[in-house]
Amino acid sequence: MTTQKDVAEKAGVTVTTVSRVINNRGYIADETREKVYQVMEELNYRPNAVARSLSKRKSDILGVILPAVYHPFFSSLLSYLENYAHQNGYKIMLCNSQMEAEKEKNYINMLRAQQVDGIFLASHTLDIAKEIKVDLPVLTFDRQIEGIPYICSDNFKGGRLAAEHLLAEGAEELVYIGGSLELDLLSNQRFKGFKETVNRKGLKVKKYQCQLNSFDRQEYKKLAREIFRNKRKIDGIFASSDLIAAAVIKEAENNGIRVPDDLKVIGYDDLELARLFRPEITTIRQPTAAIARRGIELLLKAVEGEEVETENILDVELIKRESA
Amino acid sequence: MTTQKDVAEKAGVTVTTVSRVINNRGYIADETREKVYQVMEELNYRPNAVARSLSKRKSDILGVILPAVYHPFFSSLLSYLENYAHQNGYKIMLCNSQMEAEKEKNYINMLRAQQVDGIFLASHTLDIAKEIKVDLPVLTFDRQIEGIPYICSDNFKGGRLAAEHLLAEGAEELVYIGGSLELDLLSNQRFKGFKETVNRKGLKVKKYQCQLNSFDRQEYKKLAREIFRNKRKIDGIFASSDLIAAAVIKEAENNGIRVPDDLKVIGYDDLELARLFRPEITTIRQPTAAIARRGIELLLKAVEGEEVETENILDVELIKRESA
DNA sequence: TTGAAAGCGCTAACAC
DNA sequence: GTGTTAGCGCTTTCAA
Repeated sequence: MTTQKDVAEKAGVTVTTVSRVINNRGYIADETREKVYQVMEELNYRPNAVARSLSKRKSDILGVILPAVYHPFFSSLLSYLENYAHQNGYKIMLCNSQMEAEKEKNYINMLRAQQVDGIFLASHTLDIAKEIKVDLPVLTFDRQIEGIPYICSDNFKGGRLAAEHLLAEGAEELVYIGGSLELDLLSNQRFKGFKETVNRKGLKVKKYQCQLNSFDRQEYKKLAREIFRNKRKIDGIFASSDLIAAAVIKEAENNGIRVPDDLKVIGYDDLELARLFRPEITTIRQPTAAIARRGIELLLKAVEGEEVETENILDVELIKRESA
Repeated sequence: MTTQKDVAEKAGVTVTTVSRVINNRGYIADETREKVYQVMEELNYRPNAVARSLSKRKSDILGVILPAVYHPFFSSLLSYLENYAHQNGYKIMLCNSQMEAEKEKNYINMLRAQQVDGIFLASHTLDIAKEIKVDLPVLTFDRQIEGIPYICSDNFKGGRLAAEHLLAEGAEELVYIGGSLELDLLSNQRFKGFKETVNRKGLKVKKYQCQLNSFDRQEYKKLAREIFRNKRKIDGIFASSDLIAAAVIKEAENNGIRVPDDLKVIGYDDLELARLFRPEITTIRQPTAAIARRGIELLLKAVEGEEVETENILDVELIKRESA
């Protein structure tokens, strides 16, 4: 491994000088600078980021904790997060908590030990609040924790838009199907916005929830089955993700129920995939790229010690396609 | 920030002792150990991983370079990689190359600077070979580079199985649709295996390739359109991914072609999603979890200085569902 | 414009 | 069993 010292010796200067040209700090003679560059090139030298981190007490690494990397929404979000982080000279350390509280807790400690400069936390476990008392910048996604800034899409509005659309299309027997409402995720506001809007029309909403901590096709399918086992003729469904919507639509058609003729279905997220299904899924678009960009922006602001807005709610919109 | 020194002082010992209890190395009096643990607890102390890495010249970090994190195959692979790495006490630094050669090259250098212990590289750029001359363990996925071990699914067999199945189902006008064959990816063997098997029956294969560096629904759609614009009545399609298969099926049905009655379609990967589509996609299952597990295993072997098998080809199987 | 030297927090001989 | 000490490779005063 070639070090600054090797470069220094070969260039006939000291490590101080080499460090200076690398960081472009202080006065250096052009000649010296050239020489040093040249030697670095010759030796194929790369500064040791670990040593640098230790010395500067800054790692230029951001931790990202996600509940399920394989879920298309989160992998899309992750892709954007990585992208914006990279644009700002930061690296990503990835943690896939798989919705296990213990794992999540360990990850937080691990990231702390790793001296990451900040953490983007999409937590899906119950008692995260007390674990998160760390001394470094944290931004949560879809979750509100005392004293920690958060970012999310306007879940409430999303629910409202979905309701308004289904009602406008004449649906009257309405169902909400989504993840467990026990976790105090902000995405539960989707249900709230939906329900309130529907209730205001004097109608009711029947709700179906997944098991706690599940992002699972089997689970979606099971739930969809339940819905159609019901006697009552459902004509409008709001699913809290496009994947759930797809599973519901599939199950409906298996039961001879035509979408959108007999039943209207609206999803959430607007995954790239939403347009690969037939019918194409009408959905509430979550501004994934903007969430990531803003998220990184906020985190980096916090890293630099600036004050950061606590509440960051990004707008959503209804994307009308074929399923509703 | 609380350091070993703080712990040592409060516990009335030296840093050596603290280090010893942390690493559980050498003789320590039970009493001392207890005391140290207790103080660490009180001070909520976490060893600084950066300092440790510098000292031990080992980071316990693995770099993962992927062409497109948002693609369901890669996000699934990533999820497993993270999982197995974590099980082995390693962390993941994520790089999303987006198929840009320059970015990939920078990432390799970055990971080197970061002192990662090994790199899992799924490269999708043309001239990676000469950039990859690094002194640390590398494992490539779906790509064979002189002197570097690689892992992949049995792409050739996958192509053969797809062909055999389509032929057995009576298809005669066959099409292959997939990513660009210009990149020397091992996944091109899918085409080779398919073509050879079909040719052996005296039949021909028409091939459609995506643009270089594209994992894109629009692109898939465009290609699918081309296929059906053709006069000849196609009756069997092998798509190099389930996503492409889904796009093709959708386009077919838009053209009044029924799948599987008029046209049989086989995908590749066996994404979880393959079963959310209607018809459910018949596909070649790539053993994603096994690839990740084996991949991490190989990489860690290499990290420990052991010799590693160069060629690691994992078996595939045909999953018969509805589309063929 | 450059160098000497201390220090970042931890590990690991070696000594006692 | 425990402490002393010399690094790991880099940054950063301070001095020259």
